[in-house]
Amino acid sequence: MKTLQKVDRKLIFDSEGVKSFSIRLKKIRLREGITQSQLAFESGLSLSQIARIETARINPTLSTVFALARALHVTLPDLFNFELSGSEDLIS
Amino acid sequence: MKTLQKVDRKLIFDSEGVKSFSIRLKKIRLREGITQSQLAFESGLSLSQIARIETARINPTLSTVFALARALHVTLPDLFNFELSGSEDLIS
DNA sequence: GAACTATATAGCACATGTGCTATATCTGTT
DNA sequence: AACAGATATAGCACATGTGCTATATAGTTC
Repeated sequence: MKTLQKVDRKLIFDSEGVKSFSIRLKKIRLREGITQSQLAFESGLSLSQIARIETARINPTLSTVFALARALHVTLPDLFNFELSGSEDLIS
Repeated sequence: MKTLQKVDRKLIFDSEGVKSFSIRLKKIRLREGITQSQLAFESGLSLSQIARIETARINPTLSTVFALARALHVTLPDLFNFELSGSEDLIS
């Protein structure tokens, strides 16, 4: 019988970046003065998902991020207004 | 025997937003004057993934987007410098 | 048109994002 | 302490993102 083996594929999980995003998101949510529960309702996302994002446990998709931006009444450039580590050499 | 049924969960795939992102990405890549293949190499992503993103077939994750931003030497606010439909009521 | 490069498709396997539900922990407030 | 609201965890099922490989379809140059 054949031995099944898992190929090692290099998946990228940018924990640094995801962490930065989570901080930015929380800051904006608090600025708006709403709870995770309200944000979940407004964005159509589940409450568990909001919590997972704010605790940087997952790597959300663009669609999810867009839903958050709309619910928070913030533009994308504003939502992404933070430094991405490893890109310090950018002409700000 | 029990009949298996799939629960209908509302998953969001923001095809409008994903499309906008794909256009923005392609524009920046061409501005940089590099091929999809080069971008794949620089970002550490697979070539197929780059193509799928530029043709808006998938809904990339934040980590993927961050890798692209770094490879393209662009800031996040710049990469996300486009209008998100359904957010026209934002104070630009 | 042949050869070559760039881009797009396709299919598979695996990893993981997401919704849902439930429970746990934290944070005041009375 | 007890209660209540807010946040964090957990586990499951399902959908899908991703890497990899191969092939197909432009586009370009000779």
